[in-house]
Amino acid sequence: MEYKSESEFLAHYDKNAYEKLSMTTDIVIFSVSNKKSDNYRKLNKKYFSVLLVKRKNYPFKDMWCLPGGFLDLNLELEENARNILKRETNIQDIYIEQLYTFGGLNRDPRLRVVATSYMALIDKERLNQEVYENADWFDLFVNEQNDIVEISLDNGKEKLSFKIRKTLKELTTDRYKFEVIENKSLAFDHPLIILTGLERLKNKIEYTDIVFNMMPPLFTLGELKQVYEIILNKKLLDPAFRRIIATKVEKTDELQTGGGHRPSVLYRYKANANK
Amino acid sequence: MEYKSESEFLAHYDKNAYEKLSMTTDIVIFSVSNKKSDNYRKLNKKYFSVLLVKRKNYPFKDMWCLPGGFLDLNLELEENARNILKRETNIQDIYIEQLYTFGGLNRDPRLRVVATSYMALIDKERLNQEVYENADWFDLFVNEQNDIVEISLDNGKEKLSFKIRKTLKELTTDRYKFEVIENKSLAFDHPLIILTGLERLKNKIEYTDIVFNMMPPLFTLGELKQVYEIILNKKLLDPAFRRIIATKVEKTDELQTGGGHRPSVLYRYKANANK
DNA sequence: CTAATAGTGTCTATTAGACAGTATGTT
DNA sequence: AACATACTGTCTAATAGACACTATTAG
Repeated sequence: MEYKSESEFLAHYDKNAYEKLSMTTDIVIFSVSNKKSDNYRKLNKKYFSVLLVKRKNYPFKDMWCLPGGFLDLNLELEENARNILKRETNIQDIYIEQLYTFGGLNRDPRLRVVATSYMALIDKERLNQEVYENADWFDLFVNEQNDIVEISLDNGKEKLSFKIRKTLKELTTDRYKFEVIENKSLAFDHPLIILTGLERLKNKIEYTDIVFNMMPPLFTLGELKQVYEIILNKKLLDPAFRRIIATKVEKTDELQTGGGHRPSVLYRYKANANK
Repeated sequence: MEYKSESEFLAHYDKNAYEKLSMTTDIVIFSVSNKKSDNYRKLNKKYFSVLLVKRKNYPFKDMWCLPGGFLDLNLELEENARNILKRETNIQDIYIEQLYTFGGLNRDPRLRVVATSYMALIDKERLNQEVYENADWFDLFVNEQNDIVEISLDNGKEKLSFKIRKTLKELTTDRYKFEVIENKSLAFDHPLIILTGLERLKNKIEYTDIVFNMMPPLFTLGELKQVYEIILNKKLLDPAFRRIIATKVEKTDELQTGGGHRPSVLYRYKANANK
């Protein structure tokens, strides 16, 4: 059939001309948790923290997974992600960015589902509401040896873990290929999403200011350094660290005392410093 | 209804429980084109090159767009992208990586469509088959002033162009926000996909080896430098450039002569050099 | 006083930027 | 010879890594 105009074509368009499928959005939220130190002199130890949700229904009933859900066709992808986060965990108004779209044929045992994943960042101490009871924060530990990344999760009651092989590719396709080689803990392909988020964060901390989404309004440089070290998964030297973040923060008049050592100046984030 | 097991649940699952939608895949392919120089001494001038397809049907009938098409539900996303490329342009077996997933509510006038975009790279001189006649290579020029990026396309017969505002975001959402502010030439939101690809390539040239997907098997360092300059959109100095690529290439015994100047050593890509 | 962190100075190694100089084939 | 590019040497500036030193407080 020949149409004379775009509007005529649209009026006759059969919206079921092509096969349809379901889409979901899964969100990996990272934060930092404090563990009170037993020694009054020592800094509180900080841990990487990720929010998981316990599945109430099949498939993967009673397993932990990332907050996620089907795409509401009236919403933009990012809006949808924010909606799901609010609905499943009670968290809202936070930093969020798109990670990657996973479309493996059998990622969902029910039907073909394509999932667009998002990464969210938050300082969980700043949350003014409690997270719903089906959700829980897990401390996250990364152990990388050669090409195997082992990630362990611990919420104080349960321990989860999985292993992923991370292969560097030279010329073909994306830079790394991720392959889950062990996972009895997490539903779907969510281990991949967590690792994708960790890598993204590790890269972006170097050339953006997104870390400050994980910091309280006022913080010491010691605390900020701890967060850098968690994300980069390595120790930093003080002078180098201070040079790097010098343009991104500004001093306040306030000091943090009470630590059994020299008090620390409290800093705040200074936007737009880097040209 | 209560299920006793995952398999029982799956046997009864209603695959239409959630609203469904269509997905498409759009591919932006970059290459480099040579323009024979009029002066026998001078190097051939190189241009950034992108492959567009002329739409035969509504919507956007007779406009140029990126090769793209609906998702075949039996294919992985990347496979689907490769299939479409082959079908629409006759190009196959090339580097491809996922860019970003666009899900704006009105990006397609027909119906809600979510598009996962891919970037592909090729040395088009190496193609052994002709591109289909509805497809054509356009030279691409980028003109960036303050926060406005103007991109012009030229296939020798038609000139297209569009402008995008690129806003740096500090703490909220992704690093840059792209906003099309002028486009009479390209269908759908394809200007956004092209710019996303250009930015990705510009970033990745620094920490990966993907440029070599755009190079012939043997090349001179002068040619490689030209390609770097096109992608980075700035002039490079020779010693600095040679230091940067030193570990990625290796000399061959062959020379390129005939240029009215000192012959140039031909190099080839050396994989796995960077640790 | 002591343990622990806060914060600075400085030396060195590495990398990036700039420029000048030498080399060589084609017309 | 002269033009245009190929290629190298070297100086300088900027940045990153390392280490040592001083400062300060709760107990």
